[in-house]
Amino acid sequence: MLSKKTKYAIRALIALGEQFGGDSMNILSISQKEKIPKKFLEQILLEMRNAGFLFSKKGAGGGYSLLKNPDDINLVQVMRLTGGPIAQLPCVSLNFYQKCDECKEEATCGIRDTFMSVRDATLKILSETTIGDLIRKEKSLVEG
Amino acid sequence: MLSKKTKYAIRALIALGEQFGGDSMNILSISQKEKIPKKFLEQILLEMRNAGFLFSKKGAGGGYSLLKNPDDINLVQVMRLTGGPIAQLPCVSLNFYQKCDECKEEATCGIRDTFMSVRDATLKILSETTIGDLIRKEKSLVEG
DNA sequence: AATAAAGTCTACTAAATACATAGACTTTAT
DNA sequence: ATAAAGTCTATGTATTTAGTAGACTTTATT
Repeated sequence: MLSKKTKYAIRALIALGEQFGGDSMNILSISQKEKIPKKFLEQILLEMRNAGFLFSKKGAGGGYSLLKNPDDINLVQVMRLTGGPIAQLPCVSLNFYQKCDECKEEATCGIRDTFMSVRDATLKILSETTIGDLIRKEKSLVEG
Repeated sequence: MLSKKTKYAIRALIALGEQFGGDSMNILSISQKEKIPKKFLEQILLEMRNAGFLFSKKGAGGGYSLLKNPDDINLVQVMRLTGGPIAQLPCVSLNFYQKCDECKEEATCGIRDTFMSVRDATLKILSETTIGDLIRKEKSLVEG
């Protein structure tokens, strides 16, 4: 399951992406536009800022803006940052590997193979989808 | 993430599938062979029995056996039974649909589209993989 | 200089879910 | 009669996820 945190992160990036090159947005505006609890969003934005995705400015008139082009941020990056592993099995995760503790012998586990394929298929789709794509997609869906 | 419950269910089906057409297995044997907590496994087997996958016999000499051919049980069936949705977003699940509660307008959500594709790719792989496939895969991995 | 608007940071709490255990009950072979 | 096995429901525990609180810092404006 995609966590709410990750969904919120993606939605916030969409909101900021729509303003890319223009004005910054403050936390309150984003939280209202995307219906995200403000204090929770605060943490998420901070995390993305610390990871180098966002620029922030304190003080009156401050706010957040996107540092990268929305077309250069894909969903794999966002998910890894806020939600952890993309793989459905820890023993198959590229960035968050962990041995399955009930696994007798990893090399002979048939479940692993299958979930490697699932991981690869998922990774392909998510790495090919950018925040820019989502913005354009939503625009076209709204316009019909 | 694949829950332990679902992993246990798959492993139990593999163990039973290896005996398909032959002797039944009791809970203790399965739990020892697959390193699954016995009481937890009990519940899982019961669930699969009630869903028509397994045959059980009480009393001395009793145990469980597979009702279906291992080649006719795929991972989608198992996951839906023990683990719930395959989709990573509730609003995209075929069998466990739920509205995302922070979603303003489902029809214009760009995230949905992407996760429909992920769901479809996952579904394809998991529906094409059977317990029989896993048994053969493991046999070939053991033999090298 | 004072004030208010904004982000920063850490800690805490609450709710949900996942994992597991307990125990009394039923059935069946010996 | 007994022991071996599955059945069923309830309960407990640990982890994770989601959300809240509050004190602190920075900056624009007056």
